[in-house]
Formats: sequence, C-alpha cells, structure tokens
Amino acid sequence: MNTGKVTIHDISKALNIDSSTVSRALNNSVRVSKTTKEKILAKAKELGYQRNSLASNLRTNKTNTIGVVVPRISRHFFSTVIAGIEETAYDNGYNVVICQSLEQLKREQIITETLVSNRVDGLLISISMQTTSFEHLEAFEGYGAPIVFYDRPCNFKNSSSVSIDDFEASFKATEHLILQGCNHIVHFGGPQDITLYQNRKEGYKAALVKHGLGYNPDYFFSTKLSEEDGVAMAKKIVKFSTVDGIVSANDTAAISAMRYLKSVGKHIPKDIAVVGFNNDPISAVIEPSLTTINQADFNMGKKATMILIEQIKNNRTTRLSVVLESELIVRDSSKYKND
Amino acid sequence: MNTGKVTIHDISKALNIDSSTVSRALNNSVRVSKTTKEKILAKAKELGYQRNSLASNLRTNKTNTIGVVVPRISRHFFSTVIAGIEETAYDNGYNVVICQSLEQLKREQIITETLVSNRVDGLLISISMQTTSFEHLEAFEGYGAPIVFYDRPCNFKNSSSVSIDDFEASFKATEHLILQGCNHIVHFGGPQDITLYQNRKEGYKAALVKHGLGYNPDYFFSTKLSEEDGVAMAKKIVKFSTVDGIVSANDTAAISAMRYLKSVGKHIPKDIAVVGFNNDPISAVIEPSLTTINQADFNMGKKATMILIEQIKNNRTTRLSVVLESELIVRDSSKYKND
DNA sequence: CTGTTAGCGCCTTCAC
DNA sequence: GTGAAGGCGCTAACAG
Repeated sequence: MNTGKVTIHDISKALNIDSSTVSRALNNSVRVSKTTKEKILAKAKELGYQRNSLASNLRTNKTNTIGVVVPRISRHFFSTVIAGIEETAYDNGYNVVICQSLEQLKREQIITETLVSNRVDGLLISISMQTTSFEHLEAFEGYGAPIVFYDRPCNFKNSSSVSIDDFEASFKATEHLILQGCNHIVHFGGPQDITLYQNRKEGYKAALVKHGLGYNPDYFFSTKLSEEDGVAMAKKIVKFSTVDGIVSANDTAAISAMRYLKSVGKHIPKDIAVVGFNNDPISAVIEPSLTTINQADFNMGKKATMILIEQIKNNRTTRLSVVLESELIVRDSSKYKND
Repeated sequence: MNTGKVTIHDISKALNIDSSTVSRALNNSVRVSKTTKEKILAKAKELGYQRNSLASNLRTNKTNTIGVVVPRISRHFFSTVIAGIEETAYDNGYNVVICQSLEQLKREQIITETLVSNRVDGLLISISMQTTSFEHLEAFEGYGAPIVFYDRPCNFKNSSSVSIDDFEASFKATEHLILQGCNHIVHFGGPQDITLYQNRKEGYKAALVKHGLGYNPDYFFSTKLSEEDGVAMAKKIVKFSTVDGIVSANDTAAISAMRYLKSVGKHIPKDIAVVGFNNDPISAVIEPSLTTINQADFNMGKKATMILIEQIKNNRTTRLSVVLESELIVRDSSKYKND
C-alpha cells in the first residue's frame, strides 16, 4: 500500500498508458477498451489510488454536492427533514453537506460563504429566525447554484420553496378536537409577528367559527412556546375549569403543559385533549395521548431535494412554491394498558 | 454585480496588478502594501469576487475541513457531541462536514470514501454498530489525515480515541440507587458482545458487591434496549415484586419501561428508581424522576476535536486514549408539584 | 513590495 | 480506442 499520494499519472507510468486514458477508464468511459479498463482498475487498486475530487471538481466546474443549512439538527422535525434530503440526494448521486446556523444570522453568513467558496451545486436552506435580509444568498445565484427554501419560505429572486399549509394544519387539529367533543379549546400561539404563527392562529379561529363555537380572545395565548411558557399557560388553564382542549403551535409547550396538568390531577385526554406539532417519538413513548400534527417532515426533505436537483440538472431557476399537506396523527393512549 | 465567475485574474487585469499579488492581498499577506491591498479588496468586492476553495485547496494540499461521521444526528447524545465539535473547530478556523452512517457499514464506507476524495484534513468518527473491520479508514492514514474515534473507541493503527469510563459510570449509577435505599436493583444490559455493554454490566456488579448486595443473575437482562425491550423487561419486573431499582444501559429502554410501570400503578421513583444514559431533555420535561448519567457529550466533542486539530497541525499521529468522567444528574421530581 | 514561472490533479477537446 | 496538449483557479518559490 502506497503513501496515498497516488495520482492518475502514477497509474499512467506504471502501465505505459496515457493519463487521459486512465482518467477515462476511472470514469468508466465507453471509449476505453474493456481490457485496458480492467488493467487500469487493477493497478489503481494495487497502488491504493484515491480520486482527488478537488482537482476533478475544479476542472469540471461541478461538485455533485448539495449544501444544506438547518437551524438546529437536534430538533426532531429537522433531523427528519434531513433524512429525506439525504435519501433523495444519495439516490441521485449527490453528496450532502449539512451545516447548522443555530438560528444565528452571523453563523448563517459564515456557513453560506463557505458553501459558496466550495461551489456546492445547489442550496437547501431553512433560514434562521434572525434572518431578514438575504444578501449572503446572492452569491449562489452568482455562479448559478439554485436555492430551495424548506419549511420557512422566502421571497428571494427565482428561488423556490417547500412548506406546509399552517392554516390548514391548525384548522385540522382544532376540528379534530371539536369532533371529539371539545367545546372549550385553547390555543397556545407563537409570536404573532411571524406569519407561520399568524396562520396557525387563523386556522384555529376558522375551525371554531365553522363549528359555531366562536372565537374567545381569553382562550388565545401568545408566547415563545418554551417549556416555561407551557407550564405558565397550563396554570392559567386550570383556573378556567371549563377548558377541555389545547391546540399548541409547537411540541415543547404542549408537552410541558401536559406534564403540569397531569401533576395537578387533570387526566389526559379525558379532561383535556392536546394537539402539538412535530412531536419527537420519545414523547409518544411517554405520552401516547398526545395527538400530533406531522409537518410532512420526511416528505418535505424529499420534495425540496427533488426540486433542487431538477433545477441543477436543467440549469435553470424557475420560481416554484410547493405546499405539502400536513397529517394528523392520533395516538392510541391505551397501547400499554390492556395487557 | 457580475455573473460570479470572477477570478483573481479578472481583478488582476482590471487593476494591472499581477495575479500573484492579488492572491497575496486576498490572503492578507504582510508582503503587500496597504494601498494596493485596499485597491484589490475594493475591486474584488466591486466585481463580486468569490474565492474558489477548490482551486486553493488543490494547490495548498489542505482543506481546513474536518470530516465527522456520526451514527445518527437525531440522537440527543450525538447532536450534543456535534455541538462541541463545531464550536471547537470553528474557533480554530476549521470547517466541519457532518455525515450520518445510520449505523450501516455500507453507508459508512461510502461516506468515508467521499471524505477521502475531498481530502478532509482529519476525521472524527463514531463507528457504526455493524463495523468490525477498518479497511475503509486506511485511506485517511494514506494521505496523512489523522483519525480520532469518539464514544466508540477502536484499536486502529495510530489513531486516538475519546470516550467515557463505562464501568465507572455504571458503578456510579448503581451506587446512587443503593444509597437511596434500593436493595433489589435490576440491570437492563445491552448486547454482551459489545465491550461497552460488558463494562456497564461489570460496573453494576461491582457496585452491588461493594455494598454487600451480591449479584443476582435473575436481575440481569440482555437485550437490544429497544422500546419494546423496555416494556418486555418491565413486565418481567412486575412479577418480581421486590424490585426497587433499575439501571438501564440506555435511555430508550429506561423510558419505555417507566411508562409501562406507571401504567400498571407502580409509582416512580417511590416504588422503583430508574437511571438511564443520555436522556434527551424532552424526557426530563415529562419524567423528571428519571435520573441520568451524562456521557460528557459536549466535552467529548470538544476534546476529540482538540486532539484532532493538534495532530493535524503537528502532522503526526500519536496514539492517545482519553477517558472522560461521566456525570450523574439527579432530577427533582417535585419540580412542578409544589405550586 | 511586486512580477515571473510553474504546477497542484484532473478532464477534455482535438488529433490520429 | 488512445495519445498529446492545454487549462480549471489558485499559490509558492524565486527573482528583482
């Protein structure tokens, strides 16, 4: 085994075949005879040849790599999206570079600059919560790399986006509780300057109205949906003894609220039914009674990647906006009970 | 703004300065006058120049990039390790490429081949559960890239590893339960052909022996520690009405067992105390009574990266084995109760 | 301080 | 089917 700095020229010399032929053989070109191809492959293996993608990418001006920017990989929703991205990318012969912005604009800028300087063929990005301007993304268009936004859509030049219909998802969740017999449904809403959370609130309202329940402002909360917020809201609810349902705009608040409610003797879901978004399976192990709205996570990754690859291949950036259907997952809370 | 294919030569021509000087200026070399440096930087900005790292890396034969192979990013333990890796890498001017093996050898092989062909400067890897031979890692040594194993140590050439002392962690957990007054402690063990799980079992035994409780084979289970395994073991425990403590070799089994036990009226932690490894914070929201052994996750990432960078810089691969201390996190189950 | 020269490893016309 | 030649964009001697 060699020291590893083996190049096509080493193979070329060892075999007395020109390096261009070696290159062709290594790329499985049809214009090389089967016998020489075999000879070359054998020698390459013997010498421990390792292709240098830097050189080849420089020459061909493409990297077969997709850059992915994600706010935080540890969030269940995002790691599932990534799974969908990776599957689709690998199936189509692309590599994936995953980077976390940690919801910081500064980091997002550094990351995207690195991706640009490494000339990824395209970008999949869910922008950070701090991101309001998009100059750092212009460089991608600059060298012809298409951009697809996922989950957090953006109006940026000719870029496309894939997301879900928040209004519809929230509507579905609320209607589900109504059909279960809930009459006093609370909404744990997020910051109302974010479109996504506005839409979730509107979906909640629309479902109430449709079923003749009417919207009660006392039943609407707007917080950052943290663990603490969940507990605080649960405490308020205990005072409204009539509340029999919660539609939470995220999972964190839903779960911590449930936990608090149970600790004070409220039975879930008999007394109060809860719906959250994108619950980690681990919460289902512990709280099977928590109903979930699935944001089409895996499919979102697949769809976004498919669109991106299509644009890379056809060398164009046509604006495209895909809205995926959300899915209501109702768990069976009796799973472990009837043994 | 240009189409983006701007090179140093374009700047060179526009300014009538040689491209080598442009290159130096762009790299902030001291051997360029301040005035020309400013002129060059201004023109670069004006033309929308974007450095091509492919070319530069090819030339310098280094990429300033660390490859990271992780079994699964969605697992809380690993995503925390990654946070530690990223922080350390960025602070030292390195980029990070994260790849998931999904515990599959096949994928690990493909991933490492890509990392090699892209000539990462070093590798951080936690091998997949399927990995028993290491040929696919030889290419790294081949071109001089050091390897550091984290969490799952390996005897591979001159590579280093960073892990925790599983024996000590398990011992600590078991002793903790004993000191709480538990006399009949069960161990949910993993596959015993894996050293890690052997060590955890031995730590459990040693603590029992130290405190004069003795090891009872009926109290030891060996499974894959899945959710279903957790429930199945919990069911068995219910039959041993004496059991008052569980040391689980992972979190999944611990959590699902707890859930089952509670569903059949066992109170946690009064009737049965449970310790698991690396619980996701989400489980703490729902089950604060679950005690946790923290595998020094963030620090493991930091430490492994520091070692790797040190080896990259000094261009050597000295075998190093670092064992980090684990930490017992005892939660307060009354957190939400006394309101 | 700046220019000249050469080449990193690979691929791709263009010949033959 | 194979070889010769040139260059992707950048940097590192070596001069001056």
